[in-house]
Amino acid sequence: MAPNILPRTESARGRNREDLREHNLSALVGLLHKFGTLSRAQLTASTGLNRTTISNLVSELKALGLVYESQSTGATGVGRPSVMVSLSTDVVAFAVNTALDATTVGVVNLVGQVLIKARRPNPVNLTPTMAVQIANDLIIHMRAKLAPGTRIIGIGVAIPGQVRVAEGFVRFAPAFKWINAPFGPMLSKLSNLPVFIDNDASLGCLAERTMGSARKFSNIVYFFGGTNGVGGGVVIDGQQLRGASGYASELGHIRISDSDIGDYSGLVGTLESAVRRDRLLEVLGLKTANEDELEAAILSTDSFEAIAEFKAQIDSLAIGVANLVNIFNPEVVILSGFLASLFKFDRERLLEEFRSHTLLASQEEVTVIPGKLNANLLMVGAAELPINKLLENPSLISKMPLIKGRRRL
Amino acid sequence: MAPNILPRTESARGRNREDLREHNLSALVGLLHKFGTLSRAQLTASTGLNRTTISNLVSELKALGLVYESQSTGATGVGRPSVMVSLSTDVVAFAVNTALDATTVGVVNLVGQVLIKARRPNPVNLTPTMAVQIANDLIIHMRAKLAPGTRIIGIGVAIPGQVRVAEGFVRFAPAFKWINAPFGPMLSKLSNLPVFIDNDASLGCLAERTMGSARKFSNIVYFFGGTNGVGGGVVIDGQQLRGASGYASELGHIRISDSDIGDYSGLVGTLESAVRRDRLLEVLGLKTANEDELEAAILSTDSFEAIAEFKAQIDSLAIGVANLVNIFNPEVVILSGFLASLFKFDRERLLEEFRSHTLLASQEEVTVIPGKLNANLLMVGAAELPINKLLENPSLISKMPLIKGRRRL
DNA sequence: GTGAGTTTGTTGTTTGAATTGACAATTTAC
DNA sequence: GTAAATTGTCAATTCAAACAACAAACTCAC
Repeated sequence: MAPNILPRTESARGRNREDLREHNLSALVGLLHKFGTLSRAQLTASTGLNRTTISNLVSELKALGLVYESQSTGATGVGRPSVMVSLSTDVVAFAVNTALDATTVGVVNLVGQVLIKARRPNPVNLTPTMAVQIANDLIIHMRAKLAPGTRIIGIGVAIPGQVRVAEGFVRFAPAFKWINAPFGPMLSKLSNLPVFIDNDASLGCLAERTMGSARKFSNIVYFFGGTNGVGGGVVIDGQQLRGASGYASELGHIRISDSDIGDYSGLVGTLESAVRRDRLLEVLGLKTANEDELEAAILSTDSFEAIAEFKAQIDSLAIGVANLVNIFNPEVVILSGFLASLFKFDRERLLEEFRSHTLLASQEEVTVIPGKLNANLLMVGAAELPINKLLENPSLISKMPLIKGRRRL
Repeated sequence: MAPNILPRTESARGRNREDLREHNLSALVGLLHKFGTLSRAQLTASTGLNRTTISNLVSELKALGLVYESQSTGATGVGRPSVMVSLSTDVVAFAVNTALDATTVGVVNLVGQVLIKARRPNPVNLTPTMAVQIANDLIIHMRAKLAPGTRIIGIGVAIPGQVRVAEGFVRFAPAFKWINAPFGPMLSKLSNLPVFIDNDASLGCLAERTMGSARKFSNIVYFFGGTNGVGGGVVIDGQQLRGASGYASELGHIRISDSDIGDYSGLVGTLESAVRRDRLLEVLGLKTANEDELEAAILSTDSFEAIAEFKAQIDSLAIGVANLVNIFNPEVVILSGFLASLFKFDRERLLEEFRSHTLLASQEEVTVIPGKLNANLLMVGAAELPINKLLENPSLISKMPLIKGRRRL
């Protein structure tokens, strides 16, 4: 009988020797990505593999151009000093952030350094086709500037909206009024590179986890407050929460009160409807402000009306934080964007309110901290998408495009 | 130099040939546990491994006593019929449910059948020591009834409270007023068996996933309404959500309104404070009722007061469901216990309310359904704990206690 | 009923990733 | 300067999975 079709899920997949090799290569690259330069001895200890095996694996990664070795510097203790292994700095990803006002594109290497960055204002009524073209133009421009020998592993895109991650579709982006835009496939066709897209707030979370405040944690709840509302991201045991279709972690849209004030998506009584940047600008008498200006204004005002508004928003935010702590029992909660500014305005108030709405057990082991990354947040986050893909499958790199020409020394 | 200590996380661990073998054995047992009897050909197709390898792996599992083979029955199509492989029925786990009124213990085999079950009423003011002793007494009793040749793989315990899963501690159980009770270690010492404990609602979720309504899904949000309040469980990509310490998925304690009515843990405005079984009994004029009686009363009453209360509770429940759909983007939401009865009372009302509080994208692919398992819910769920442990590491079984004696045929 | 075609199980052989053991290289400690 | 400790490398070994070839057991067409 032809066997009945059974779902061939990842966990049910059998593994062979090649998978074994790939996993071990991946483990090494993952460690290097997370901790930076490590000695071969450290790699041996962390993986639990044999010295010989590490030697072998590192040789393969060197041949792939993913890592290089260097002599250990300084005193290292008794015994022969171990060779240091570092990730190559000329393997890069393009990071794209299509926001309401402008498109930003950057070149980010495996270590998380933003090598180049450029920004171009968007026209009003931006269509998906236009957005893709603008991004591709910037990418072509930057590609010409890359040094010979550079490998490009793909494009990561941050979109303010709900994204069907697997298909690269933008399901709904209220800021642009896009519905079902095949952003990923379009950009992939134009650029001839693999494209990965995700929600901007989720990528902010990823960035804080890789390079920012959440570096040491693997259970994270992240809130981001920006001009387009409140979004979030969640990391569970080191894995990003995406949900069945990729729409998960819409933390701004949880309902926390009986109020009938609507948010940017038209839902009422939600966190996003109660904690809003435009109200802050209003009570502060500002028309526009960047993050730093807004924070300075919040921390320096003595208007009673403004302070009352801050307190109200802090209380609402505290309920949102409490709900997610009850649900996820994370190690850390990160407040980013203007939420960090509110938190800095009255830390104690937020924590107290938060504590009164959580179960004792979950609250006692969680830390609430502000985000750390600012300007390059979304560049680093978006680049993580192709980087993570490569980390899962390091040997894929040999098929990625290479900038040709005589390599400078 | 002695290498700096780096966190030796699971994903950074290198794998060797033994891990490979263990993974493949685990994949086979996992498939059998999920889908029941399968042919060797189906196992070959599902795992992607070679025929020869499957043959080899199945032989090893047979030698371990975990599976048996049988001839295929009935027409199977063209070609040589494939040998059927089934999980052994005499590998069992004990399941314990320590509830407020009584302790229930069952013997559950790998297939999820409850072979024996016994219940003993609890004294008032049950202490952890007493609870452990009662459970152990029942276990000793049942152990004597097991057929020779039976393997015992451990004990799973369902506790109404917050549990520190890794250490087997009950952090806080309001029903018993326990704080920091080392239930797991105590029972393990008495019974000389490995003990795994978890929150009862989480285990309900696990049971529905393995044997009930959620069988085909791997992204699940589960709500359970019982006499002790509202709890829940979440499954993400097939993995149960536990959080950093094991307290996650306290879905009853999310705040959904400005109300200052408290719940069983003293938190105000929460889902549990608005959706409550005692209020239902009150408006129905009942003192006590089991699940079936309560459901019958709900579906048959024509008291206006009762119906108004049902509607109010349904509306609150809908907000809770909406919040979690926004956060998790699951494939399915399961309502269990009296929440299922409320749902059955007015399906449309709940769905409509729910839709008005969720983002379009997340709502369009989710199904809301009532739970399926009743009487044996927690037995099956609790048994899953040691079973899952075994599934991860099938060769551990050779070290598990075996009931001695002449085996009947 | 018979033979062609299909699918599955089995046996012996091959492959290749990790390990083992032995030894050389390089450092610190005394 | 020598001993102890740690790391890198090479040849040989191990063993889980794959491969190739063949046998076994079924369906279908005639």
